[in-house]
Amino acid sequence: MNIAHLLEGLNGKQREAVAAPQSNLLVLAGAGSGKTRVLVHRIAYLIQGLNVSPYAVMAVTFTNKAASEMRGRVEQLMGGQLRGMWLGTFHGLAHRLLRFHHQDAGLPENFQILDSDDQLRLIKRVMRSLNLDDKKWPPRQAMGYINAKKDEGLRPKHIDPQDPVERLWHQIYEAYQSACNLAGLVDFAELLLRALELLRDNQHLRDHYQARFHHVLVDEFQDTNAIQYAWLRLLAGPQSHVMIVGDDDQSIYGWRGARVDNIHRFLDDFAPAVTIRLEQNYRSTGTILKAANGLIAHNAERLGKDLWTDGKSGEPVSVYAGFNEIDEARFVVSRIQAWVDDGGRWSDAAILYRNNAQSRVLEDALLRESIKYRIYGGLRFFERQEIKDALAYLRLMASRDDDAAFERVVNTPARGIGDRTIGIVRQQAREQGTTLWRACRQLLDAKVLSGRAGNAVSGFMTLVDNLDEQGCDEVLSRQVDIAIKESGLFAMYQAEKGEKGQARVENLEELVSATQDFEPPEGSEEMSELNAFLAHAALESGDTQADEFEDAVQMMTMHTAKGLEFPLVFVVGVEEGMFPSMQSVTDPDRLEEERRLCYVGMTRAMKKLYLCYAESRRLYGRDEYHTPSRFLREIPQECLEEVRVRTQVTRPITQYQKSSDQFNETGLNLGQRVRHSKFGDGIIINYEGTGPQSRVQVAFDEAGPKWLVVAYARLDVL
DNA sequence: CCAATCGACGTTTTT
DNA sequence: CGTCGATTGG
Repeated sequence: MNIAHLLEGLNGKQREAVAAPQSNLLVLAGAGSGKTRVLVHRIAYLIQGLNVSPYAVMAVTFTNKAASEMRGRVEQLMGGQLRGMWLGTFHGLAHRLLRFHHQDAGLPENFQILDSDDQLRLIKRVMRSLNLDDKKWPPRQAMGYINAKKDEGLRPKHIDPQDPVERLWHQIYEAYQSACNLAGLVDFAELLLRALELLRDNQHLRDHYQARFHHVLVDEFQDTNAIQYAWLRLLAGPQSHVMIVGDDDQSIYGWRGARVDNIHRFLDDFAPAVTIRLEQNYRSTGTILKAANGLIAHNAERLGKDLWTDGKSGEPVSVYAGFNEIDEARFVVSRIQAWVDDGGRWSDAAILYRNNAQSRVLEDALLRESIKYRIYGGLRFFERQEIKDALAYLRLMASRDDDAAFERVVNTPARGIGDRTIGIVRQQAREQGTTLWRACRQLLDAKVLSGRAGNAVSGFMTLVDNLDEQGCDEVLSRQVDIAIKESGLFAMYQAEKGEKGQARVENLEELVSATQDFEPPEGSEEMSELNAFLAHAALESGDTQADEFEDAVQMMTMHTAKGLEFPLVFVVGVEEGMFPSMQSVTDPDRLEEERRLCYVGMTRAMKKLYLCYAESRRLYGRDEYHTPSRFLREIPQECLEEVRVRTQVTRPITQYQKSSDQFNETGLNLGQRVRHSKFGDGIIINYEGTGPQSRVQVAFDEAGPKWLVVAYARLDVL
């Protein structure tokens, strides 16, 4: 393996980036321009070409998926020589720092991580203890406030509340943080903030890491927020070289605190920095790129970049105007069907939408044709109720002071510790400034809790102690098995009736097997296997579901689709008010972000792209009439082709839904073409009601969509 | 302790 | 129109 080999198969710009001199580097990498390839090859180049020690390299990503893909590809390229290299997500690496230096960070050795669900529960509890009405003060908003402040690097003491309302949020922030500190709990934003403070306040640590990491590489840099940026600045020392890879045109997380202008700031703060643009696209046809370029050119705030390809220009981008969302869905399905009839695979096709609610109609349409599909997003493995219950027991085994875990399972399964008893415990904890577990102990010792309640509480404590004692000599999976069995969780879910209970039991069983396969990551040697697993569960909540490799149509939001590619892509709901979304049309910055989102959606397509919209859409129980999205007008019109073909009649609806006999006898069905004496020809796109009152919605070729009462309107079947 | 019912609400999501 | 959450009654 030599340098030449590492540079083979890269284009000029990619090579320039991979073999760039050791300076700070900004790689502006357009969609499909091979940015991961560049990152991976750069790492290999540093280590194998320039003999940089892997210990001196840190590579940061946003998602676990990106991190593991990168790790896999680097290992493949270099044959697994990356021991000692730090490669992970911002949160994962921050966690690692905090574990190593928990003392300097002011954390107990066995501190636990709160996911957003845990965090919200804890905030609710804190608010209740402050006697706040959650109607008037939504806990979610409190969470938003707290996380936003942490993401800006602000502690309660740094904040001067400007008005009574903010004073309240501020007070909640303070109380919540004390509760976390007391119980040894760290939320996601806290991981980053603590790690930042750790480096900021400990010169010897800062010096150590700055001297260690000669090379810092950051993926998806446009998504960094204020604290992540500050973190990088602290970590990169005077001799460090920082390479950031990103695309300002694909910045779609501004609403979550991401700051595109970190790219601009980088050029100042890390000057002198070299900028390299990767503009050759290997993914899409020329026409798709031209359309996407034309759209994104409407954004004012850009670093400027134009994707090109030396491939074929391909088919035009097709625009379909559905009469309503049902028609839109049916069109999409019919085109996917045609793709497969032509020899394509179901999984070649992706349907992308702006919000999750849009998936429903599409699912219906796919279901009708018995087409398999996979929806991305939703509850993930470690977020499921039964799994979180089990994890709470494990967390208590690891840390008795974990109040969040305590609250979750103290009475799950029911063991006679009701609201009253827990109330007494909470009060004691508050008065003594201690954790719930310790408060229980105090109350039992003082015999304040006695009788039935006292027995129940001491029974619970003995249970947890026993789990810990029994488990400590066992392997992890055995510990988990003991915990779910002896706590009664398993039996509780077994007793639950229906498929739901069945599925939960299966999930618990899967948790045991997941722990069998669990391998503590590099850098967690100091931790117990249990703690390492708990961190893994919190930081990496697992995939949505298992059927990943099935040949199925892929459905997801455009946010979720970032980084993926598909031969055949449908972007649906391209209407004013949907996309751009209603709430973004008034704000120029948000509108630009929507446009970037559209750009991201379009550039997922390799061969064929469809943009669809519906003239009418049932939204919140009303029929809304939207105009086509402005984005459609912004795309160079020569790239577009309007589809006029009406969707095909599918199988009769009666096979799937109950509908009146009357309706069927008329021969009217969705998709049926009909003739009306006054309005002319049209297609049935919707129906409602039964019997004599049943109505159908017909989209007339000339007169547009109309609702007609079947009994009165004389409709001839064509 | 569970179920039925009422009411509020209604982007995007990772860690 | 749905969903989710909370409340209330059995």
